[in-house]
Amino acid sequence: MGEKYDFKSVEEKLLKEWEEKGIYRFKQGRKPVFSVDTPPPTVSGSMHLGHAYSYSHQDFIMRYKRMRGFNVFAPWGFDDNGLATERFVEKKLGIKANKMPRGEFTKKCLEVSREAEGEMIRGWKRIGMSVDWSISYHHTVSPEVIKKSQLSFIELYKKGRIYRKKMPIMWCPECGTALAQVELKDKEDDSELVYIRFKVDNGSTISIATTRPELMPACVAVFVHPDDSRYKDFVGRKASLPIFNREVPILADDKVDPSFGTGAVYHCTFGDIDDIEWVIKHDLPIIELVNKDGTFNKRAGRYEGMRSREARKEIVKDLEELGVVEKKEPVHHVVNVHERCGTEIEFIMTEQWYIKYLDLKEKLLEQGRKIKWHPAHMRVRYDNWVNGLKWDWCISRQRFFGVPFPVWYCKKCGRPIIADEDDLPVDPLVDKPRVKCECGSEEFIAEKDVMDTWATSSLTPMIALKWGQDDDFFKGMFPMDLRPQAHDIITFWAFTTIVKSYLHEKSIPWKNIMISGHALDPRGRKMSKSEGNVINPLSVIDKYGADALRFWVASSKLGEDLPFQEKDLVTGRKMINKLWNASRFVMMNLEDFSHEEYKKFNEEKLEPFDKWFLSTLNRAIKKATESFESYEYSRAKLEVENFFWHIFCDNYLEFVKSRIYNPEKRGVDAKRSAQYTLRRGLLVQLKLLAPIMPFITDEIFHRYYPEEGESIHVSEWPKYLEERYAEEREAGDAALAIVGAIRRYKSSIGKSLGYEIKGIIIHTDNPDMISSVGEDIKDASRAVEIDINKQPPAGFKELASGIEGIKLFIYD
RNA sequence: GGGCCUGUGGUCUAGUCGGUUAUGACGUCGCCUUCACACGGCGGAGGUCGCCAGUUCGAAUCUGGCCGGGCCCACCA
Repeated sequence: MGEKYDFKSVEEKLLKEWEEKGIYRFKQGRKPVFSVDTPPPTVSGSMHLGHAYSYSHQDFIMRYKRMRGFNVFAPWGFDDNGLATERFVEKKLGIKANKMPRGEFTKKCLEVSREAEGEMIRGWKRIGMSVDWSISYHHTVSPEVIKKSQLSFIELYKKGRIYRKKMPIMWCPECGTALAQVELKDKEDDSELVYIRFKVDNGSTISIATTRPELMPACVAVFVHPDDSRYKDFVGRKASLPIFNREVPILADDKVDPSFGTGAVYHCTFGDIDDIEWVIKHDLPIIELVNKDGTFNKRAGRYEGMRSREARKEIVKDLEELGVVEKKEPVHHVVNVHERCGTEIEFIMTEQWYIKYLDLKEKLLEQGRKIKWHPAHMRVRYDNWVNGLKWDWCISRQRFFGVPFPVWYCKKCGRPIIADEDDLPVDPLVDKPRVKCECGSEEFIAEKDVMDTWATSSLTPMIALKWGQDDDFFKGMFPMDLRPQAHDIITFWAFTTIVKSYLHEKSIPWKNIMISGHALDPRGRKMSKSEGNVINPLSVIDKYGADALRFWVASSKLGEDLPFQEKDLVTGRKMINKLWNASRFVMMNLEDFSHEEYKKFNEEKLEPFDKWFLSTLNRAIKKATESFESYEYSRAKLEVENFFWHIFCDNYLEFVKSRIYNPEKRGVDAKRSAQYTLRRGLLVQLKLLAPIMPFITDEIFHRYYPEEGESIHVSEWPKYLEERYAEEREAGDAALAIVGAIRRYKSSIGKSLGYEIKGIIIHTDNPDMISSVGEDIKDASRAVEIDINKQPPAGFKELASGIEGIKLFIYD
C-alpha cells in the first residue's frame, strides 16, 4: 500500500520549480567558480541518445561540484555554423544554397536553426541538465559570436599567424569547398589497377600500375625505388606518355614500394596527398587538371569537361585501343571521401586562408601535457594527432552560411584589406572598408568565403568568458575548469581549442578535459540514422523517467562506450522505486522523532550496530567523493547503489525493524538511536545519489527534509569523517554474516525469513564484541534466545558461520 | 601499417600498483504473499577471468607472444 511515485509528474514539477527558484543560476561574483566549456551541439533537429549520454556525464560533475560549494558556470551554446546546418536546412526546406542569393539562404538558415534549437533545448532540459539557461550564448552564427571569431582572425593576422596562399588543397567537388585533414573519412571501394606501358628513350619500355589512369594529363614524372635493380638503367631517362605524347623524367625516390604493381609509379599533380610532397621535393612542374566542380579542364584534351569516373573509363578504352594496357586487376582499396557527403576528394590549386601552426608542434604537445585528461590515456590521441600534422590549418570554406572573413581585396592591386576591430562584426558582402587601399584605390572585392566551423568552435571558452568584451571577467575566469566532450572529436574540437588558446593567450583553455564514449545500440554497434538503430532519448524518458536514463548513463566507465539495453532502464526504474519505498519506510518511523530531537542527538549514545552502519556509510562517502573528484562518476554510482540496496535496505532496515516496532523490548534509547541513524543515513545516501538521479532525490528531500534547505542540489555534500568505530565495524560485519547464515538455513528448509528460531548459540574468542550486537542478531534472525559461548544442548545444529573463529549453533 | 582501449558465468558488468570460496545486475531455477517495496526478500545453478608461455610460494591482476573486438591515425600509387 501507499503512495506510488509518479516520475512523470514529479520530474515535470521539479523542472519548473528549479527554473522558477533559479537553483542552477550562476551568481555573478560569487567564488569559488567551477567553469565548464559546454559543448555547443550541432543544430540538426533533436537531441539524440548520444547527446543524452555525454551531457549527462557533464551534469553529474556539475551537480557534484555545486554541492561541493562551487558556483557553477556553464553557459550553453549552439553550433549552427557550417555544412551540417546547411545540409539540414537544405533538406528541411527543399532548397539549394547555391541556387539562391547568400543573404537569403543565410536568413533561412537562421530561421530554421533557431526553431530547431528551441526544440533541442527542451530535450536537454528534460534530462535534467543543471544549466543556467539565462547565460547561454546561443548560437555560433550570431553577431556577438561572429564578432569574436572575426576578432580572433584579425588578432592572429596581426601576429603573423594567418596567411593566404595558393596551394594544392583537398577539395570536395560536390560541396565545392576546401577541406581540412579532419573532414576526411575513409571509404572502401572496388576499383581497377591498370598496368600501362610507357616507351622509354633508351628503346625499352616501362610499365606503371595505377588506379587513376585519368590523371595522366597531369603526369609529370615516373618514380622507381633507387635500389630497384630492374630499373637501374632507367633512372634519369625519359618516358613518353601515350595519347598525350609528352615526355616525363624517370626519377628515383625511396617512398616507392618496389613490391607494389610493377615497382614503378607515375606521378601526377594531384592524385593524392603524397603527390604534393613529391612536387615540392623534386621540384616538378604543377599541372592543374581539375576544376572546382570536379570536371577536367583543357589540359585533359579530349577528356575535358568529364569528371574523374567518366574520364577513367574513356581513357582506359583509348589506352587499350593503343595496345599499351598490359593488364587490369580488380583492387579493393580505401579512398578519402568528404565525411559530410561521401564524395571522393580531389586536389586542386586554390587560394585559401591558413593559420600557421606546423612550427608549434612541440608547444602544442606541451600544452596538452598541462591539461589533466580524464581518462589519462585519451591524451595519446591528441599527441598522435599533433605529431601527424602535415599542413597548416586551412580555415576558409567556399560555403554560404557561416562566419564571414572580415576581409576585402583591392580591386586594383589585389592587396587584402582587413576590417577595423571597432567595426566588427562585418559582412564584406554588405559592408565596405572605411579606408582607401595603400595604392589609393577605393574599389574593393569582398572576400566571400566563410570560416571553417572549427575556426569558431575552437573559441568556445573564450566566447563563454566574454573575451574581447569584458577583460576583467575574462582574466578572472580563464582558463576554464573543465571541457567535457566525446572522444571522436579530440582531434577536431579539443585540438583546435588548444591551438586558439595558445595562439591568443599562451595558455591552456581549461585545466581538465573529460572524455565520454558513445552510446551504442543493443548489439554494440554505432547508432546511426542509416542503420535505423537510433533510439530516441525522449521516448525512453517517457517510459522510464529521466532518472532511470541517467542511472543507465552512469553505469559506463568514463571514456567507454555503452550498449543500450532496455533492461538496464528497468533496473533504473526499480532503483527509483526502491528509493521511494525505503524513504517512505524511514519517514513512517520518524513521526515521533522530530527534527529538534535529531539535531540534539548525541552520537555517543548510538547503539553499536548503528555505529557500524554509519561507519560503513562513511566509507561509502569517501569512495563516492574520491570517484567524483576524479570524474569517475560510474564508481560513485556503483558504490552508492550497492550500499543503498544491499547494506541499507537488505540488512540495516531489516535489523532495526524490531527496535522500532517493539521499543518495549530494547528500550526507547535503542529506538532513538535507530531513528537518528535512519534519518541521517538516508539523507546522506540521497545526497550521494543526487548528481546521478536529481529528480527522485530532490523530491524525497522536499518531502522529508524540508529543514535541510531549498533543494538537495544546493545542499552540502556529505563530509567524510575520520575512521572510527573500528570495533563496531567488526561486530557489525560479524552480525551480518551470522544472520546471513541463518537466512540460508531457513531458505534451505523452505521456511520464510519470519520463521522463528528458538535458540542461537555463538562460540567466539571475543564475547564482548559479539554481545554488543547480540540483540541485533537476535532481532534480525527472529530468535527467541541467544547465548554466547554456552555449550549447545542436544538438538542444536551447527551452521557454517562464514567467519573465522566463530561457531554458530541453532535450534528451531 | 602505427597508436590507444578492450576481451570476466546466457547477457551487461565490478575487481586489474598479485594473496583466503571472483562483484553486482538482467535472465534462469527453488523457497518465501515477513507489517517500505512481489518493480520485493532469501537461496541455488551457472565462470579453465580470450589462448599460450614466463616471473612468483601464489596471477583475472605483472611480462612476452598469439587470437578476437572497438576507436583514432596513416595508407600502395
